[in-house]
Amino acid sequence: MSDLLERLRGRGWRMTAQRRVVAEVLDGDHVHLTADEVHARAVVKLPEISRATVYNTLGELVSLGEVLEVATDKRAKRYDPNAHRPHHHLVCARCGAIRDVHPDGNPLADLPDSERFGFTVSDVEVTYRGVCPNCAAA
Amino acid sequence: MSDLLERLRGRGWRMTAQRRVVAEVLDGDHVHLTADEVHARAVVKLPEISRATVYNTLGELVSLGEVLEVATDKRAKRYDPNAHRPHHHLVCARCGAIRDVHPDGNPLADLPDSERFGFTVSDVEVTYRGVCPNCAAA
DNA sequence: GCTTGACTTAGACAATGTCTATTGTAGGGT
DNA sequence: ACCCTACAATAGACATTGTCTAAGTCAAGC
Ligand SMILES: [Mn+2]
Ligand SMILES: [Mn+2]
Ligand SMILES: [Zn+2]
Ligand SMILES: [Zn+2]
Repeated sequence: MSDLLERLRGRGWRMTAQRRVVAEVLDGDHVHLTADEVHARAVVKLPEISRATVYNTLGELVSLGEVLEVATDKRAKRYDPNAHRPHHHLVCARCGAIRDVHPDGNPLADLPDSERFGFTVSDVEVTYRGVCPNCAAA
Repeated sequence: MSDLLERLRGRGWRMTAQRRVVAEVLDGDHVHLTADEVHARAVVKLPEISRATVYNTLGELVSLGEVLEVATDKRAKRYDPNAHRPHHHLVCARCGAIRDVHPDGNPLADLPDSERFGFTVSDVEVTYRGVCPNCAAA
């Protein structure tokens, strides 16, 4: 996601130290942080960054389609910078570990017209739950 | 779910007015309420019921497998009394309307071993998102 | 009808998310 | 290089969702 900042600048984004730091924290494709986890990591690089700015910036990145909100956690939303390659998630019910997964098939195609109730269906979110090898050993 | 109360009594549950009211609110298979929505409806029938009791009772029903927690809403958990027939959910991105759906195929079988990373996978939650006919018309 | 341990309650507390008034600044214009 | 100004960041209040505790209440067995 090194070119993210360039893309955003091209879209008219004003570039600030705070936005750069949030983008740096989200760098790497296998990260699924809550907003407050993003804030905690951002504060290390830029101590005066506020919670409100982190929430605002994440919301903007979601609107722009650069970051996805996922509901794997039943408490806080998680923010996923891997927005360009469709994938789903595998979550450990004990420790909360999250892995990206790429199942076979297309779940959208598995929903017949008779089960769509007139909705225009555009997206599907799949969350597999289980126990990770670490937690199984313990 | 008219026999739910009988099943619970058989499992040693002490029967109280509060628990009866929560069960009544959850009656009907196409309901997906948040805890505070359950509380709001329960208060109509039993004005002195407390939030804590509603949260406690819902948690117990989930532990007993009589009600499912679903994460279709990215804010509050929703409680689904349709725990006996496996199904998934179709959610309107505009108004939040939720429908039960029964897709073809088994998403668990679509996750190959190579994508399981040593997890013992036991469950899958699928949420389709789109726009309902009402919202599309408006 | 008692007794008793499970249940309920009010409200404090915690975690997550939103909003506003004020202050600061990125970036274009000169 | 310096100014402007619209946009962005900040602190902190507030809202929503969920958890916990201490004290009072009651369902169910005797
Ligand atoms: Mn992901
Ligand atoms: Mn359902
Ligand atoms: Zn684990
Ligand atoms: Zn709708």
